[in-house]
Amino acid sequence: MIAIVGPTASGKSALAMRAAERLGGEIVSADSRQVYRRMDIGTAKPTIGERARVPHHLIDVADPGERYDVLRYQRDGQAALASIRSRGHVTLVVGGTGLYIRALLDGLDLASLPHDPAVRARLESEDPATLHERLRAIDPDAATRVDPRNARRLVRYLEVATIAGGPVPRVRGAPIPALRIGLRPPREALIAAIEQRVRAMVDAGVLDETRALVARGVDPRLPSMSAHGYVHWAAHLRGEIDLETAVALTSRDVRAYSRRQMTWFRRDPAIRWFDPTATDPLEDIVEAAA
RNA sequence: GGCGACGUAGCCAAGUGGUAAGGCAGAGGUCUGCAAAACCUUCAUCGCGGGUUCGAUUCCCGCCGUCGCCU
Repeated sequence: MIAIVGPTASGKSALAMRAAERLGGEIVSADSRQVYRRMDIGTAKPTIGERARVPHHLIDVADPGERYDVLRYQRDGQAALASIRSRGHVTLVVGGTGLYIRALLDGLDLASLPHDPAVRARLESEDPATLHERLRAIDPDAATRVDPRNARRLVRYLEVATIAGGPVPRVRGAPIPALRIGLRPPREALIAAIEQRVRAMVDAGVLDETRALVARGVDPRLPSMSAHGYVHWAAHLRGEIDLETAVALTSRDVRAYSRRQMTWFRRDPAIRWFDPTATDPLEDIVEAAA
């Protein structure tokens, strides 16, 4: 198994495509927004043609109107891995969503953590200022791991602690052995690539795509609609900002995101890094797969 | 040439006679069911020179620059 990781627009997909075609492999996407249907251009999914040439998994598996999350990703991903293995094909996990990659490859036992929408809803309605205090009372160790002001994370920890009636279990299985390739272009090159990608989205019709999503009445608060750009494209469609501004804001969001992605990948010592503007890791991948 | 206003971090911008809010951008980081999310940290001695003062970014003078109006 091969994993190709890196920030947005670093060239992961293209590399994965070449590797998959060369090896007769299949691609498993680790991207939290490409799972949604009807969000093709804005999430920079592989094209129909590419998907016809190489089997892709975990793309278009959810409706924009529903919530997809790590646990579902982990289950779907493990199923995909198993089916590819049964076919005897090489698996290429490709992505940018650090948590998803970790859930799939590092053996996190997410399913063992309890979940109860009612408990969560109750916690969310409470004063966030008291949440950290309460977590510290139940699980001092977990309390040190969450920022006191991060209400969303606090709620989740408390949700588990409340249901479990004690400290949050911290279970971790064995990582799946895989060659991990990281793509890290020079920052300036990445920034240029990001802007270029955003402009290409406009040319490809993100505005129409956004119009269609808005017309379907997809709730703007859903995770799907937090995919980069859509709020700005929508604002432009409403006449609130001009197109250049929408492009600039979207590029900015993606830039900031790419930095956060890197903090996730940088701390994985198993990743072998390449500057794709200088070196092509394809042969290393082919060799490792052989 | 005259009159007026302004000159605070890369950008926008508040402010005070006692050593400078905030926002954006930038950089670094956290992360076990929303993760393209949520959150944290970090980043200036206030155009230049002189004066008044215990002390000036804040007051006064000059210079430079920008903008506006006038001739």
